Amino acid sequence: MPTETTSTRAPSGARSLEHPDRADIRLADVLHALADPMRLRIVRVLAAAEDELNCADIELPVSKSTCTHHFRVLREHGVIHQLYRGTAKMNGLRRDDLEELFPGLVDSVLRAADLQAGRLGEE
Amino acid sequence: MPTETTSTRAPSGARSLEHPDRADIRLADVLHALADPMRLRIVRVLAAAEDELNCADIELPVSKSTCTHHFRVLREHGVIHQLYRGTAKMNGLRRDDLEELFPGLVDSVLRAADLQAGRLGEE
DNA sequence: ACCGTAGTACGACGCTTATCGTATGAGCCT
DNA sequence: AGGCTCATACGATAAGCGTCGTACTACGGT
Repeated sequence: MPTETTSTRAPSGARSLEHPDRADIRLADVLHALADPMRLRIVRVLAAAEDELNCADIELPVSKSTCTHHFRVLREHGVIHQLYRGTAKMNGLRRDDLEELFPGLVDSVLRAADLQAGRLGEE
Repeated sequence: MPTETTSTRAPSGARSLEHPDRADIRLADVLHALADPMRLRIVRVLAAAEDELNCADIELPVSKSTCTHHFRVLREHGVIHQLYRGTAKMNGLRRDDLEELFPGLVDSVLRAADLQAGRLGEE
C-alpha cells in the first residue's frame, strides 16, 4: 500500500481499540494482569480516581513503550477500558463487568494492596 | 560421591521444606501463583478438601515433574504448605496466613473460579 | 501549513516459566 | 533385602514476558 494512508484499515473518526466482551473475560487472565507490580499500581490509581485518566497522568518508573504495553495487557485481559479522546487516551477500570463476573474480587485485591502498602510503609 | 549415599546432605528424620514467613508473602506473588490454570485448579481442589491432600490425589493433565513444579511455586509464594508424611507429601492451603494478610482475597478468588466454571459448563 | 505532544509499532534483548524425560532419592511393605 | 511407589533433581527446550530505543502515526493548536 504505497500512497494510500487512510484506507489501510482506519474505520471512521476515532481510532477504535479492541476490548474483550464481558463473557470472554477469564479469571486466570485477570489474575495474571493484576500479578505485575506495575500493572497493580496502575489499577490502584485508576480505582482511586473518580474520572478516567490519561495514560500520562499515572507516573510510572518505566519507559513510554513499556507503559503502553502494560495498558494494553490490562485492556486485552478485560481489566480496563480505553478510548481515544483527541490525542489522549482515557483509561478506566471495568468495574461493572468485573463485579458481575467475579463479585468482590477487585475490591479484595485493592484492599489487599492497600493493606500491604501500609504494612510495607509505602503509599 | 562414590560409596556414600546417606551423608550427602540428609538432615535428620523428616525432610524439611522451605516456606516463606507470613510477613514475607507478597500480593503480587500470590496473584501470580494463582494466575496459572493448573495451579488454580490445584488450589480449588485443596480448598474443597477437608483434609490435606497427597500430591497424587489431584489429577492433573501434566507430567509428574511439572506437577512437582507447580506445587513448589505455590509453596514458595506462600499459598500452600507442604510436609512429608512417610513417602507422601501432604498439601494444604495456608488459609489463616492468607486471610490475615489479605482478608477475603482467597475466598473471592475461589468464588470467582466456581462461578466461571459454572458459566463455562465445567466442574 | 507547521510543529509539538500523546501514544503506537516494531525489533531486540535477557530473564522467567511451563513443559518434558530420565535418573535418583526416601520411605513402606512383603 | 529387594522391590514398589511417591516425589525430587537436573538438564533441555520452547514459549512468554518486561523492558528498552527508535521510528512512525494521529490530533490539536498556533
